[in-house]
Amino acid sequence: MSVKQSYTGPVTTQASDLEQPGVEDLTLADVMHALGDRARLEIVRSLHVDGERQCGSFDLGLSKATRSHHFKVLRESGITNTRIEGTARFVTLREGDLEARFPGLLPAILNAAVADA
Amino acid sequence: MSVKQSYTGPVTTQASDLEQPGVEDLTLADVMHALGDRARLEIVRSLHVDGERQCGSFDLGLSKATRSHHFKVLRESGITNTRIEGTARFVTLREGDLEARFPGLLPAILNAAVADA
DNA sequence: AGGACTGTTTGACACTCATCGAACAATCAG
DNA sequence: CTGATTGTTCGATGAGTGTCAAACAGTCCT
Repeated sequence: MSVKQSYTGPVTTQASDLEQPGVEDLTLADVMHALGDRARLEIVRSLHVDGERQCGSFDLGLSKATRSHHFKVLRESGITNTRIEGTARFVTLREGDLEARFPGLLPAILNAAVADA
Repeated sequence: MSVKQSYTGPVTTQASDLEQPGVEDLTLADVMHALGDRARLEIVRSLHVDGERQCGSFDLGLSKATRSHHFKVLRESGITNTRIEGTARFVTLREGDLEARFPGLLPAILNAAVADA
């Protein structure tokens, strides 16, 4: 129902977050579906290791249009948060929200992602 | 690579297993993809609770053709085992195999399935 | 042999998805 | 203002998906 509005603090340039589902709206099927793709799984794995990253910093062998698509799927399924800063987009894993909604799920998936490699 | 061939013991009627991927061939993306569907998620949840069940015993509000399709997806992704006995098909979760390949993943998903309900 | 029962396969349909190039939008540096 | 940079959106395309009814295939029972 709700749309998150996290305060990112005062910045010189305009900064805000892209729309994303509230914690209570996350569904398991949506999350699983979003993660049923190699590229998105790789993005999530990287985000866990590196923390916040700029969208363009991912080299997945895909066009920027396709990359943008994957980031949108991840955000709309509630897995990631996207912060806008200038022309750049910074993506983070919503680890806390996911843990609150589905305790232990993300850690298990991240662990499996290692075993999968 | 390998195709599992679990021994189901001597029976009066012919009994065998449908083909399924070997443990080492399971991929995280395939598993996640198979679980990115409400009907299949419900099947998996039920299998965990009830143990082995006959395919026809599931009432998901779907035609038998569609049900058959979902069981096929689950089997081919390595999540379930299907045992043939007469005209019936008995399905089980490959909990041991999944645990060996992706430790902790299935329990976390099953737990999340409860939180999702 | 003939039915009854369980499940698969086939063919069809509408819909979704991953992918790309190209056009567009917004911001920043000169 | 002009470019350059970063990403999104649009339109297209080919592949895949969930769904069903109908036909088919085994197996069991009488």
